[in-house]
Amino acid sequence: MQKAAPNPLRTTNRIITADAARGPAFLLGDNFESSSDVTAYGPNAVIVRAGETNRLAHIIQAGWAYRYERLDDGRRQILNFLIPGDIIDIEALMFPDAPASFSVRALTELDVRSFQASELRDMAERSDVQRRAFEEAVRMHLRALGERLVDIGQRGAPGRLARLFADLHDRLAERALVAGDGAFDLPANQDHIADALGITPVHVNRTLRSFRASRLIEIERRRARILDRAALDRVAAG
Amino acid sequence: MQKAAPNPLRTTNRIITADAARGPAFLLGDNFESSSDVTAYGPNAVIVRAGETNRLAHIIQAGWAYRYERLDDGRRQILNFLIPGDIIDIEALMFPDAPASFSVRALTELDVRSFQASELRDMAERSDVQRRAFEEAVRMHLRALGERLVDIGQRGAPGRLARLFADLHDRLAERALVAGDGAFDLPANQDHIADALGITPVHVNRTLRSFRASRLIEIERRRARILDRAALDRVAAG
DNA sequence: CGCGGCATTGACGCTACTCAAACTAGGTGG
DNA sequence: CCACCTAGTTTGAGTAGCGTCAATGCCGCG
Repeated sequence: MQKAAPNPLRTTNRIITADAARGPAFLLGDNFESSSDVTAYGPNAVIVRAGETNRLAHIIQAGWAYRYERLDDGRRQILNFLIPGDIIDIEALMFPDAPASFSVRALTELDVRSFQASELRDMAERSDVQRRAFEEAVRMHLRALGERLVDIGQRGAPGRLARLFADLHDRLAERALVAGDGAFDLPANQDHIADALGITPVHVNRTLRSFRASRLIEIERRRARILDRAALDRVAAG
Repeated sequence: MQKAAPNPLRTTNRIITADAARGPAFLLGDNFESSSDVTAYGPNAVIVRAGETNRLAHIIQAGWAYRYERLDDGRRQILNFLIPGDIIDIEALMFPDAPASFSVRALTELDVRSFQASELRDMAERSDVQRRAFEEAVRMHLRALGERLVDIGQRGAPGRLARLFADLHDRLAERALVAGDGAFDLPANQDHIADALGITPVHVNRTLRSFRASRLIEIERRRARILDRAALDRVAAG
């Protein structure tokens, strides 16, 4: 369902037009021009490895990543997708000395801004605004996990997919990453989506096809568009 | 699958023999004899209501509770079970001003010790030991959510059940709530288990029956015992 | 005794999984 | 420019797991 690629980590320091970095992490992202470091990863690069302790915190400037856990037999559960503006390793921020519970990989070309976790923490203690931004991010992470749990626990395949699309759309919209016609990038392939929702890739395909047939959404070439949001939400509720 | 009962909240201040309160919250629980307040709730009482802001934090002294989310059509997802020593509203602790994302109900007669969230927070800032205990609890909560997500996403009914039993057993053992013969209280009924694992009560029943038939576990009268842990773990892995 | 909550069981149907193959588009080397 | 390769999507046929509906049994309690 995915094969281990040689870690294509290429560390440059190219300048990013950071228009994309909005959202809860925005505040954090802006005050660190000096001490921060922009790094580029290739698709599939491992940013965080479960079990290891890392004292860096990364905020996505451009590209997608995903947080996941892997079972012994190779199965993988994607906990959530990370988009520009997201803090990659909230865990490392909250608990600088504790090993990461989950791994994170780049889904696309990925530009991240990295900080010393401790530095960011200190900062949060001093500035109320910064602290709020940080707490908000943690809160959102918790909420997202819980809601995904509800989705997978209580909804069938159509519901899960509908929810995923609605959620991605809304999160991207918050960060001004949805085009005027409602289209947005969707670099995740059907295998990723399957592993995120706990269904098989084949079944993802069939369900998505039925969505397209009923003109709920459009997907082509790593780009998606919601055609009928009301109907989509109705499917999500079911 | 569950009907709303009139909130049977009865607030007494009876003294608790707090032998049961171990685990991450243990440290927190011990230094508050003065300002803390022990309250008893009846089964099914609502401790935290999603959407409301509460500035109290509760630690379970005795009994079980569960954190859950409810959908419009009545479906319910139980996020996790809370046992003696657990902090009920980690959220309120982390974000005293934010509304709760999830609700919490008592599963059994429940004795909780409650604090002002702010007070506990201040305390954590001053004492390093306290802070560690608190962070550990939050970390565990995150981990638990993630692992449950993996279970529901990747495993079938037998795997989910096996994992749940193993997990409950281990958590209870940490808090010295497992008897010498390996038996422990299991106040959750098959409906609760079903809603926690994302399967139907009927199917929970059948699967549990098969477990008993193959002598993996024993359950009778709200009490459970793991008979063959190795085999259980093997099922869990599958 | 009768009621309510819970566990158990059976029959049946549907959702989603498995296995396997065909097809498509982009990418590479000759 | 074409042949080929790879990653990804699409499709089909058959099946297993789990859900639904509905009935029965069990036990503690008023």
